Amino acid sequence: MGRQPCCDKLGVKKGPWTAEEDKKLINFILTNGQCCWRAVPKLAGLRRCGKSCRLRWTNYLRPDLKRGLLTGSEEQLVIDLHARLGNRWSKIASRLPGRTDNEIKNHWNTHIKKKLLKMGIDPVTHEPLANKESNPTEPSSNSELSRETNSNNQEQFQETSKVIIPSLEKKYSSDSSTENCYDDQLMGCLWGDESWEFPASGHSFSDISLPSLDESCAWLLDCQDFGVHDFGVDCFNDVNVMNTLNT
DNA sequence: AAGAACGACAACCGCCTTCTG
DNA sequence: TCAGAAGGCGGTTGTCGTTCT
Repeated sequence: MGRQPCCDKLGVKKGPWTAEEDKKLINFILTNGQCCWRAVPKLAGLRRCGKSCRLRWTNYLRPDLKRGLLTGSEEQLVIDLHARLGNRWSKIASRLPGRTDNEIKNHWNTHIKKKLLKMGIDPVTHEPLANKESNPTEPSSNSELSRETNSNNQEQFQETSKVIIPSLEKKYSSDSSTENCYDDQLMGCLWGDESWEFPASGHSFSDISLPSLDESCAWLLDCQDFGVHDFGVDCFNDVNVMNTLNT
């Protein structure tokens, strides 16, 4: 025999969450923690499906979420991870502390996709588009100029991408002599430091050889289970969170 | 000023995997 | 071992705010 259904579909409210509902859910989870989502609506006094509660919590109410648009470095990280992982938004999100898969997916569809198309890059394959398709929004009255522009943009994109990924790759490298140094640097990168150099070690990204795409994918796919806890931002039990939420 | 079109994002849907009895 | 529910994930839709005509 299996489990009980997650919710009897009848009498379950749908649509946008109200402030009152949010408050109930926050209070319940901060008091009781994330346990069985099926039981949450009943215990919290909500007429919602457990699944809906989980989504609302993970995508919007979690206290460790960052709000607002993705930063430039976050955006570049998303682009690079997408090039390697494809539409595996949860895996991509696990590498951006405080960001959700839904948020990244939305940002990709509304912002990054268009940006890449403008740069002449296919957002699906991350390969340069054919010249004809490279800039569909603009008539190609000057094909020579547009080709040059696309080429420059692609180079710029590729260069930026190179800057971001090695720091992550080094984190999981087996070379223990440099591991700690890169760990610290990674955290700096992820938390929005402008500098991408390694002052402590004297290394810079240009010193680091890029592994092949296959090698990179291997470690990315092997390390699939990172969450906010792995980035040291697990503030779920922090008393201050309550204060923040109450303001 | 009003309606249409568009953009952004929250939320839902349905499928797949994992887990439980 | 297996049936079926829970949880997780990615794709899609709905809603609301903004801009354009």
